Amino acid sequence: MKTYAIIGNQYEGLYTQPWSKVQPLTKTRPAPKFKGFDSKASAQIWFDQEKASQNLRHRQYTTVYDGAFTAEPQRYYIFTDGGNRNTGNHAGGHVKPTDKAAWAIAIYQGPNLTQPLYTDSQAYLGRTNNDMEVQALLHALEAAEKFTEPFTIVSDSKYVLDTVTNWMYNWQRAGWKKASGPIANLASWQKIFTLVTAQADRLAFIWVKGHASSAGNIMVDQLLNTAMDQL
RNA sequence: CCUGAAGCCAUG
DNA sequence: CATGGCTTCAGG
Repeated sequence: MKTYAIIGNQYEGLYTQPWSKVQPLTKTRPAPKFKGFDSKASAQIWFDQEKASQNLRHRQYTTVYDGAFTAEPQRYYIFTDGGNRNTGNHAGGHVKPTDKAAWAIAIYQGPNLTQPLYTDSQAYLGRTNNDMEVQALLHALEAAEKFTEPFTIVSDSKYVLDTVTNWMYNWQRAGWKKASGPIANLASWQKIFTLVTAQADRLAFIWVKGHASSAGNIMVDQLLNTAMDQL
């Protein structure tokens, strides 16, 4: 019997009604995955496999475009940021050994994210911006080992957030290989994998738009810039 | 190779 | 405000 499977919205399940009845159930936000099958059995197999891989897929992050989110009381919020000054960039150019780079973190406790409890930063020469974003995450996770409260990592880097929440699990399952080319900043990601899997039960992630009125994001941006100034 | 996303810079 | 390059990734 012709069967349609829907996964990922409020209508998740198997349907044997005609497509004209099922199609409206797929037009939702967020968009679901859906597929048609010739038998209910094959639909069930696909559904179970998708569901299993969905369970294996790890936590997502919430996105915040206006910089404002409600902070839970007693929860810790660690803002992270990284940057470099790629002076005199030109076509075909790369990060020079003399380019300054830095990462910074700032730890707050909810619900009032006004005064950081702790800040840290470090400047280097000749490192990439993304390397610094990853370093910031790594140091945030290491700092979190010093307390036991639940905590949230706040970053403005999709590269960092997509990797901690999704890609690094795929890379790890594949023996630390990705679709094409070598994995950048591999050693850092392997350390982060260990730290995140150990603390997963009290860890969440938020993405904020860079420089968009988030006090914590602006704070770490200033911290890493003064770190570069002092280098 | 192309598409997409985010970040980081430089110059005017 | 605008143009242009580099760091990273996934998917087609």
